[in-house]
Amino acid sequence: MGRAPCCEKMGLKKGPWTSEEDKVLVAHIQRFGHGNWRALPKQAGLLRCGKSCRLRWINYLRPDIKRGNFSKEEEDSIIRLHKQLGNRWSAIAARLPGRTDNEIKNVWHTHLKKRIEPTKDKEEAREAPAGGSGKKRRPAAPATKRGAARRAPAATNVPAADAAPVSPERSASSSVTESSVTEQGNTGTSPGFPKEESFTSSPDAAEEFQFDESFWSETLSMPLESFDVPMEPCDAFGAAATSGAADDMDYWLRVFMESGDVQQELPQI
DNA sequence: AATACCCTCAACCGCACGACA
DNA sequence: GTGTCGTGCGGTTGAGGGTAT
Repeated sequence: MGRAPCCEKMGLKKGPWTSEEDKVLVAHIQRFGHGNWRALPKQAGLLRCGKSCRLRWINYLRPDIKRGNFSKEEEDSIIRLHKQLGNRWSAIAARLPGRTDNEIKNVWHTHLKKRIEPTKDKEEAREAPAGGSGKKRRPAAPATKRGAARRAPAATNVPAADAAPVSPERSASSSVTESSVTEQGNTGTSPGFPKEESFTSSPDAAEEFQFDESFWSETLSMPLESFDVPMEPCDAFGAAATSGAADDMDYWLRVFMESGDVQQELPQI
């Protein structure tokens, strides 16, 4: 069932987000929530497709995102969870509050994979020796069958027949958005701008951080009247995040605990 | 100092799923 | 029952910064 592209490409901007766009998006979501990503860019006056807005929000602008380097504990958790869950980054992210699937995926491919598979990597490197000039793409991650290891049907626990890396956990893929979005008050770190390095504190970093803070205060203090879109104000983080999704998480948490796979690995949820 | 190479990460792409008409 | 829509997910790409030569 081929779906039309998520957006009519004409006229829509692609590529890196500007701070202006970030402000607009954040302000809009803070005021009106994101009930409909597809309609959001139009309502907010952004020349982006809804998908792009969603990604930007989830991976970068959400106030509860923890930025900065991964701690040793986090890295260890990722390794353990990856062992259990495979490339199910969203499920892994759900266990690491404040971290996004994209971020975890990046960390895995850039650091952790090498750490746990040094020999394998060497072999691959030998098979495909420097292979070329200039920028080289790293070898692709082992392809998992699309969809096969993906979300389970809601409230079912039927393991798929294929050889997905894990079976019982597959249904745990509460999205990052659902799982962590409730921590609205936790706006300690700031989105949309260079990460502050948690282990370095250069003056430059401090400067960036200052800017971040002002970004948020500025954004959050924007008057509602500056939006002429007649929408119902609502919780910027969506009502679902406060009740239904939390219940889901509890349910799946119980399932995992009972499955015996994920016991010590759940420091918090 | 200049250049080439490497690494990181934000963003894009395409597919699959659930909801709904 | 079927098709479409909206969303979520994992894989992949490429710009840009960092490092080595």
